[in-house]
Amino acid sequence: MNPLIQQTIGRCREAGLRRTKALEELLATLLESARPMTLAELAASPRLADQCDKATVFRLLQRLIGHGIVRRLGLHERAAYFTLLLPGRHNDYLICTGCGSIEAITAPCPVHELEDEIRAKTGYRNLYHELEFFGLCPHCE
Amino acid sequence: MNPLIQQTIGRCREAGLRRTKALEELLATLLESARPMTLAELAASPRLADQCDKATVFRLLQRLIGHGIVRRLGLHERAAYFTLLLPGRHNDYLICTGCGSIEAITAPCPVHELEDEIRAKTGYRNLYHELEFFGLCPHCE
DNA sequence: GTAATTGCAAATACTTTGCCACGTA
DNA sequence: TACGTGGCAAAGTATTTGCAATTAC
Repeated sequence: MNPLIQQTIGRCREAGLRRTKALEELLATLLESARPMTLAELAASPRLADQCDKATVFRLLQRLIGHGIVRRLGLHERAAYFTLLLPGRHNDYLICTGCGSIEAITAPCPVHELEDEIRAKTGYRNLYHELEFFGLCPHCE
Repeated sequence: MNPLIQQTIGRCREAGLRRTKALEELLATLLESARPMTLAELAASPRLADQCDKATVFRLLQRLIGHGIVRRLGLHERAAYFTLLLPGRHNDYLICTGCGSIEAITAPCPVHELEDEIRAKTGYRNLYHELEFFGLCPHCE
């Protein structure tokens, strides 16, 4: 078995989680996937379908997030966020993981060179990016 | 009235949208907010509450997104994405706006200096970031 | 006058929880 | 044995659509 899985299971054990079939398969699935996955994708993946319920995967993910082993991507837990695109304006954001406050970062964005590089190397068109910083604000601490 | 609103309404008119009260108030709300907002926040905001239905705001946002005047933040339209956090590993992603494919970017991430700067200036703790590039992949074009 | 837009209500989609059975330590 | 974990089903929350009435052009 992949040593990274062993190692990750070890981290889970240290966190107090029990070593179950569902846990092992979930970790293996996430590890084998080179990219973030949705709950539906995970529950439907070969290793987990017929193996365990979607609710189980959901609760496993919750526990793993709580122990810093998995991360949920994106701004907010549920709702979608919309922002106005103004010509010549670009905003990155700083989000508090405690209270959820969002503020725009005015500092120059250091990503444009990498963006040019990606455009050239991959052939993607209409490239743009999103950059968000997350952390606990002084007020929440 | 804020000239930026006038200008943005102009962009909407050029896109073929009708100048309605709801459109004006939505644009003003987004413009006055320094940060991205959810559908619920928008519909409940002073300018829009009692002014128009949530479905109206939703469809306005759709049209504005279609014309590149508004952007919806995040990876996918609906579901949440989860990823394994491996010690010492950091991944940014390249997402196709056409087919939705997601691939990890291995190039060194140029954001860490800015992250240090933010940590120092704002006092946020446990800082981390997410960086995603979006574009149309060669296959979808 | 005509076609885009809106409100209301219903339908979907995704997430989250309750409760009891089960399995790990 | 005891408590974390799992399955099933129901509830909760956010998004999306149908349709008739309204409004901008």
